[in-house]
Amino acid sequence: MTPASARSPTRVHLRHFSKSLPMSLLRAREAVMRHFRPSLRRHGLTEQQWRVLRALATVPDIEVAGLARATFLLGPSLSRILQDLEGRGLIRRAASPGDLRRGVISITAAGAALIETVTPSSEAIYRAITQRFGAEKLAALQALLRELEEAVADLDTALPDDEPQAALPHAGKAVR
Amino acid sequence: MTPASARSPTRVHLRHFSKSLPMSLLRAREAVMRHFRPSLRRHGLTEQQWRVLRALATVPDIEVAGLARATFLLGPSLSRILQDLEGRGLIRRAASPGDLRRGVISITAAGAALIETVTPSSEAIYRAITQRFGAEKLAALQALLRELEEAVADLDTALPDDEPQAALPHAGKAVR
DNA sequence: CCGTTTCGTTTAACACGTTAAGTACTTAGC
DNA sequence: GCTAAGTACTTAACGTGTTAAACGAAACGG
Repeated sequence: MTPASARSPTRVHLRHFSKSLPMSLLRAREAVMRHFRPSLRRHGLTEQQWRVLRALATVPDIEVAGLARATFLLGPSLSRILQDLEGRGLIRRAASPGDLRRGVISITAAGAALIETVTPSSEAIYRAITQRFGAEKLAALQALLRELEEAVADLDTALPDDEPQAALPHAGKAVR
Repeated sequence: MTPASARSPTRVHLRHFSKSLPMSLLRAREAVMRHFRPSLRRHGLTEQQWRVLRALATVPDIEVAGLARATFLLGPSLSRILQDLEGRGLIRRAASPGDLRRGVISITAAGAALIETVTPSSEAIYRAITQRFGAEKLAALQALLRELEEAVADLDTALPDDEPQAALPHAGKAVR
């Protein structure tokens, strides 16, 4: 576990920038997810596929758009995931009668069974984390995160979108 | 902005599971990053490329492994990013004399110039977020995040790794 | 020395994140 | 009804996340 580059003297601060808010959130999330991934992986599921299955387990069925919001996945990602899960027989899809554009997703018996297989270890990990960190601190953290979310959402209305800067074709060789 | 699926009655709870800690962290981070991405994108940079450049700006040079830790990127991702940035002339790489395995990375004048171009808007956004959310709350949040990170890191030693479960070849059609 | 092991980094493979464009269906206007 | 606009979802393209394997260079053991 000892870091491999404890020799070059060129590591003066670098620390200060890993304290930025996005980095802190990323690190914390990664530290948590590190514990869940192995268990999911043993059952052939990614974190996002697991989110989809869990969301589906709470309702009889749901449209794709609603599922995207519930799982916090973007449309394209969800589209790929649903194809995969459908191919494995874990979910089922049907067209909404009355609006053939809408797809209605529901979990299959196999999907529900998989959830029951994975849930125990998943919840055990969550309990261990809660206990280690403290239930009150966890609640406080969740509250702060929610407040942060709302605060920065309001920024959308405060600033126009980003900055007053004309849409100049940027000089570099591009993002796409 | 009005959600598109306010019609199907199948949206009973679903809420409860978006309150899980990983989801909260993900949502909060995404809410913050949403404000930074457009600015970076206009300059032809992704969030991760920006992390690399910023880290390089704080030291004369650094080895790849050290840079990976500083930017919280995994080796493979960093490897790809460095190839890209080198191709654009924003960074420079050399082999470490005395150990040819190690690559030593440093920023170029062009890279430094790009940083100076992007930094103002980036810091303006950060200031706006700080002001909106409150500096004290921000500090409290950062502290909690750090504690969480440490708490769950300790879990590694508490539990063996995950679970007492033999390495059975999992039945599904696999993750890979 | 020479084979083996270890180390630092890169490649490979597959899944997701992100943006833009496409497709199929529906609705509104005329 | 026929077209134009909008809506729900999918495809496409490219970059990153994640794991495993490959590769070259260094350290070690005999």
